[in-house]
Amino acid sequence: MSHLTLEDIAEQARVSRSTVSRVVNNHPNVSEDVRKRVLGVIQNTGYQPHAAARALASQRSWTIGLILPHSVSFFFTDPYYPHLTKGVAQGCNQHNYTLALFLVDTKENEEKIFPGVARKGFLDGVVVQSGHHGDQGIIGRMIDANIPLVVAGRPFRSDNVSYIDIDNVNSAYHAVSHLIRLGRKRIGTISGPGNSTVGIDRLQGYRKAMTERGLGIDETLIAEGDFTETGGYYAMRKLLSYKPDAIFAASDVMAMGAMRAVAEANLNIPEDVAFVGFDDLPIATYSDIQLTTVRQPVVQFGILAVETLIDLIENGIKPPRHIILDTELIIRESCGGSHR
Amino acid sequence: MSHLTLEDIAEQARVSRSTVSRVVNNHPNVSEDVRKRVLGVIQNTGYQPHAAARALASQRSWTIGLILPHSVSFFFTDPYYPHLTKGVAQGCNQHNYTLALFLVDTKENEEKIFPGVARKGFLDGVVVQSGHHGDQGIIGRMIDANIPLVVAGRPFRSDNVSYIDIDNVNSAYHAVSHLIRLGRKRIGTISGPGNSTVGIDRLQGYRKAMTERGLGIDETLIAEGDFTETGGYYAMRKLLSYKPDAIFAASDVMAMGAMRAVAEANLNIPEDVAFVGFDDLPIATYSDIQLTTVRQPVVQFGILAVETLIDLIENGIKPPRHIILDTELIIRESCGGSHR
DNA sequence: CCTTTTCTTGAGAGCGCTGCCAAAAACAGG
DNA sequence: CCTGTTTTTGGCAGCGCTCTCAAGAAAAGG
Repeated sequence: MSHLTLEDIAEQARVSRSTVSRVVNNHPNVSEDVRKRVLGVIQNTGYQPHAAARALASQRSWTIGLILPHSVSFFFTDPYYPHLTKGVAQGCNQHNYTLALFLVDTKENEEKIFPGVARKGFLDGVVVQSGHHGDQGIIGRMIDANIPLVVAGRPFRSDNVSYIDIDNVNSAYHAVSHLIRLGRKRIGTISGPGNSTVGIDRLQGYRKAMTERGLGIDETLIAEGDFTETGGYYAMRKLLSYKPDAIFAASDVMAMGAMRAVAEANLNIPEDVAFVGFDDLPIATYSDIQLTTVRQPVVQFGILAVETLIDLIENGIKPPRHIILDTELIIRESCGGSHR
Repeated sequence: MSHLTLEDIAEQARVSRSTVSRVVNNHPNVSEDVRKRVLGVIQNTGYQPHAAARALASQRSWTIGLILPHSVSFFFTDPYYPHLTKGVAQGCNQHNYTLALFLVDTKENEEKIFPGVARKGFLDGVVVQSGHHGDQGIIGRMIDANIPLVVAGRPFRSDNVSYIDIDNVNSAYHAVSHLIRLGRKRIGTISGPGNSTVGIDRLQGYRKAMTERGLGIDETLIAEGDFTETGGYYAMRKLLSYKPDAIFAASDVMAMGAMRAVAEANLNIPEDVAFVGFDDLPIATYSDIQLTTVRQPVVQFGILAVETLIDLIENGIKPPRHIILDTELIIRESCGGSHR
């Protein structure tokens, strides 16, 4: 029972090891009789091919790595990452790959993790979440090591790398435009960190909308958050003294924090301050006032990242691919108007 | 550059393959001279041992699987699981194991995933999140397949399995007792699903406190939730008609939903309805009223699960281990009193 | 200085599977 | 019935590493 090998199956089915291998791997050119006989033996012995042996012989491990760098150690705080992970896991399942997860918890471990990821014969390819300046290092080393790679989120140096992203600038632009159309004048924003592409891009979208639509930029209405609830809360406290009548937050979680600060100041949402968030994760509907927000297809995003990667692994796509997914503005209560 | 093998290193260092292997694996009985020379060559060739080859030869893969069954991913919205995952990942990192994550997204895939997990030579051991009736199947098969296993959360049939858990009954008991001491009379509860051990145990703790402290059980004050925010919301809507003056919710997320329902009914927290939750995940502090809740050490939990598993793998511990971690009641605003 | 013990090194047999190549069998065509 | 073609099958050489065994070198003891 313990430790069946190809050889054992071959013997029981009265064929050679090669033939069993063919059956297991669904190769053509095996007669129906033999195939059935072998399958039968496999069935009632409960034979499982040895993963390591197979990987060694075929030079394919059928496992994909997902790397979440230190900069996203908010893994637990921002539901974005669990959702992404879910998508990647789903993509792997669908295509019979296994997912190896690398959560880098401290800065030091970021160095330590690379050899583990890069070691030959272990991963067929890697999805790395990026968008932060500090992540360039690991991405660069990945490329140098010639490991098939797809980056989730536009990386800082995006040449020569396949990535998948949404159009953050335009999404933010539309969100802010919506607030403008609703007649808000003093629209502030809680941006993401300045060293992240999402942070930069969404802020740029905000600026673009404010400028193009003639409201102009008031720098006191811009506060930087860190994608945490607490960060949103304190950013809002700062903003409050400049009397904004609307806020575009670069993530739902920060919007939550900001709304908490507003409630604490005894102001009403959306009458006194209107809100638009970003992500449309379940948390957007957890507060008393349902959050209007930009929906991005996070799970889909993860699935697509995997599928792109698999394509890259199996067909060795040459020119780096850049995939941009669409977003959608979901109108709820917090913006105070359904006019589109 | 591409595809260095032990043999190559051996040649360059003018020793045998065996010696290089010894150096790589830190075996004793290698002279300092040779060790340094070999290390030098490895250093400046950037040699990485081939993971699959090593796994095949040593029958150890140095990877651990984390399985989150369907019953779990259904409410993947609960931040509990990301936290657990983080803990497990951290534990793996610390001990130089790799984490393979299996998120079972649909009921059908639960069947499909087993062969992938059980295939020989792939995983050294497995942590499976459990506590639901439906998970018995996969756990049973794991045991039958003789795969080293640690269950996170007491499984239904707990004999013969190592698991790690908290004392749910007592934790709930203390939480409810706190509300009673604060003078609440009509204390209701939003429980977890009746087919989960956590759901059952926390409800039992509630019943115990209510009975022992002389308030008795009013079945109309018990509503079953599903560990989602929406579930908590609807459970509370039901409960509201029976005028509870306090609620013990079996998770923070459900408490969030319930508090939203209370706000919608224009009642005040904690004056009209006091709240105690369970988990103390960051979300407990996201609402306007900070949530009093039972803190369980989720990340620690994950780390310990891995460490127990590794012990099992490396030393083959015979009698199943049962580890119970402590919890702590964190007093905030929502219970309306700091008296302990 | 020779024998015994201990330390260091190399040789070689696998680990279980894949995939090429050639042999055998089955099938066609004349 | 023989030759040529195609399909099915088996043989076998690896994939890169570990680990046991034994040989050789160094250290210790008499």
